[in-house]
Amino acid sequence: MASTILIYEDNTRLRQSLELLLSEGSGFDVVGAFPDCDDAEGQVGRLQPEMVVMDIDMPGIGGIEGVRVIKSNFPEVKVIMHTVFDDDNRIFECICAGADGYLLKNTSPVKFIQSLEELGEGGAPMSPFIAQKVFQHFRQQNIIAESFNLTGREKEILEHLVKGNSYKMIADKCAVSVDTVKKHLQNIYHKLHVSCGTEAVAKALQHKIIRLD
Amino acid sequence: MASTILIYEDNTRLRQSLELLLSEGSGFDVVGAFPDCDDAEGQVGRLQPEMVVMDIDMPGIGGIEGVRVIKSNFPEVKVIMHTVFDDDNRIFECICAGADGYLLKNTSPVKFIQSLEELGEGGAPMSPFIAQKVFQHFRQQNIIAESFNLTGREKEILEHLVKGNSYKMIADKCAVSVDTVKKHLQNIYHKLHVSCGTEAVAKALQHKIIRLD
DNA sequence: TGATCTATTACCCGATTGTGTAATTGACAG
DNA sequence: CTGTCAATTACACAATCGGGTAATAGATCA
Repeated sequence: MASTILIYEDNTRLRQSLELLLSEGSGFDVVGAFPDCDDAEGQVGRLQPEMVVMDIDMPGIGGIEGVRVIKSNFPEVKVIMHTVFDDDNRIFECICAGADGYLLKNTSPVKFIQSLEELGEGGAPMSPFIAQKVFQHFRQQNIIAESFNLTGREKEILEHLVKGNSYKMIADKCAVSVDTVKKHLQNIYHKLHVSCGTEAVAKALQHKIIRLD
Repeated sequence: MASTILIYEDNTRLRQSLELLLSEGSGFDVVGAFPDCDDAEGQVGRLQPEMVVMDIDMPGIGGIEGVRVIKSNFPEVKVIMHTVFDDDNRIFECICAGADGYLLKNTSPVKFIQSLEELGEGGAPMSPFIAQKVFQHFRQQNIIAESFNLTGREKEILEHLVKGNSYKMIADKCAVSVDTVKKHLQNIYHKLHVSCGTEAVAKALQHKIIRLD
């Protein structure tokens, strides 16, 4: 039986092309196609599609908000992004908004159909380029600290700082004088090329010099 | 021209099946197939494959270490995992170790070939189930946030703080007085249940209230 | 319309932070 | 054995931070 599909795409010709592609015995049934998703909640509720194809750049609330709306009201509906945007921010925002897949608009009709089938089977189809970005992002989250040549003691003190301790508290925990802590932190700031504690904390966490669990 | 492939798979029958699948006019050329990857560095160096198919559960150093070794010595060689394991830890460890793709062993021969082609084109092919896990993980990494009820202005000011600005600098950037900034931060500290700027920065980054690129 | 929330400014005051300079000790390398 | 480096302490001084208190204005909500 054919899977029901709802399309959001503001470009009229492309929208019609998609409708055509998903008509004739493709195994899909387009139950609606709109140029914007300002009433996504109503439309999805009324038309009960199993999947939604969602453009990003549309007049009105735009596709990312669209996904969010649909997913928060109908979590079981599969939403796949279909867009020209391939920048990291947009990709990750969509995924976090609840998108189940991400296809670039240069995807061939054959691949497009395959992807929708995969979507129906519970997969998370994405264009090769997107998949690569996702993997990259994963790795970046876990690179080993770029060594700023901090000494053991310096790392120890920085860690206390990151955990919210004042100079005095650090001094106590390390059993040294406040002046020593002050000196160490001064050296640390130089090594990290920062000028204050907050910046140092940000850099330490960003570069995973210190990790919080 | 055929892409050169190296296979690591300890199950003899499966290894031979893969060799067979990738032989006859498939567009691939198997330049080696071994039951373990203890000498991956030497073998990859000698055989110069473009891609490596890597099992995980093998005698000796195992596939995950294998990927790490190959990727750190030959970053340009594409490595795709081929395994029965579908647990989160194993998946993410492989990705972080540098794997370029991840296929489960229930993948059909057709999909397997397609995936290797996609791998050659710079993609990151993965089984639907894996893709879904990856997306899920992404979302989990990025939920938490909201619960602190920071107002828009507060988030804005917190962001400046995280980026290393002093009260005075923030005041300038936001075009308000230092006292206003001070007041906002005071409120922010209360909402985040922290007592100083460094702690607030740590919490903001930890809970992804603010994200640094 | 009155209550609440957000954003804003102001002032006081003590505590903390950050810089500079200087000196001592022990460890380790050349 | 001499120089370098990590770790340590000390002191002085300026700047910044953080708390408390209070007040105004606009927006939103009930």
